Amino acid sequence: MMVFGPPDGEQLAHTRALFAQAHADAAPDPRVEALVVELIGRVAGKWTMLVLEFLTEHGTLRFTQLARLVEGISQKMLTQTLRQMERDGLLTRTVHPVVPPRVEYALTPRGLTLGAAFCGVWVWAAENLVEVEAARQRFDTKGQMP
Amino acid sequence: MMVFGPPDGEQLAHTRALFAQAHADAAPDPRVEALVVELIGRVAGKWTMLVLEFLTEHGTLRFTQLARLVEGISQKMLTQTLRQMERDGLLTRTVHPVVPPRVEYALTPRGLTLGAAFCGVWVWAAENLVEVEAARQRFDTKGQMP
DNA sequence: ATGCATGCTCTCCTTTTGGTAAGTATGTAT
DNA sequence: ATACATACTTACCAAAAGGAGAGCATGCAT
Repeated sequence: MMVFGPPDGEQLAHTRALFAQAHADAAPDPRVEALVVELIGRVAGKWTMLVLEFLTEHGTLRFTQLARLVEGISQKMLTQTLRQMERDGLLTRTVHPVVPPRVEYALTPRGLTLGAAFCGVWVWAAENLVEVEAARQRFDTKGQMP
Repeated sequence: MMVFGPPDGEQLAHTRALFAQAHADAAPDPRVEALVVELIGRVAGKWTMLVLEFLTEHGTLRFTQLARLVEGISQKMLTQTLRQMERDGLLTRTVHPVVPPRVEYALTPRGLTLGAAFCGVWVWAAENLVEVEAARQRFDTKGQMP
């Protein structure tokens, strides 16, 4: 699926206008900038995004279920990730006072919309994966023979 | 501006459907997942996003111009950020063989669309900034008095 | 000869990040 | 009495990120 062709002026201008508009609307506030950077940084940690993904798919999950799904994550990182997301109001943490303890996590509406907001990036990556990899190869090989 | 109300089932289902659809379309490939994580991680480094921003706004910029605009960045980080973006085909680097050297950077169409893809996150942050900060305060203050 | 401007690169050092492994609390099962 | 399960927390350590500052190549101006 070709989303954009050659550096066509019209397409470019359109994309630029979209971007500039969003910035004009939303970005004069440095606090927004800070939140975006911090938030993206968090989501980028690879764990947050995976948690977001699994909770979106499954609805509600327990600590150990998440630990199994997000394979490779340590308990420490899972706890940390979940706490941060809870603090930001992205998910709810429900402790059932039983033994052994049972804690359930579920996204809030705000968590769901954040997941949706990252869809654009997902789609971009899927659409551009091949081209990016090709670009990297070109970049890495050229310059090796003088 | 209220974008979503209480945990209304319909809204939730809709958002979830959007997210799940995008994932069904784009995410079965682990390479996509890896690229998304890596890419978001990069953009999150706060420098990449700023460079993306300024180049979107200004079109073409020289090294020193970028260094001035992206205040706080070190030469090392600016160079590194620009090289990575060039490698990924997000921007072009044009060296003019004059003295003193003159190097110009401009986004490729792919760089522009990536910027556009991050708009969703940007908008989300602007819309949810107040609520997220409130949620953090609530989280931080509760639990301090037993 | 000296200095300056640009766009880097390289080294050193500090901060941050993240993993491993162990410990904790609690009640139930054996 | 002992072991176990769950959901953490804490201490320690290694790796990675990132900032400061110096060095470098080049040619023109003084």
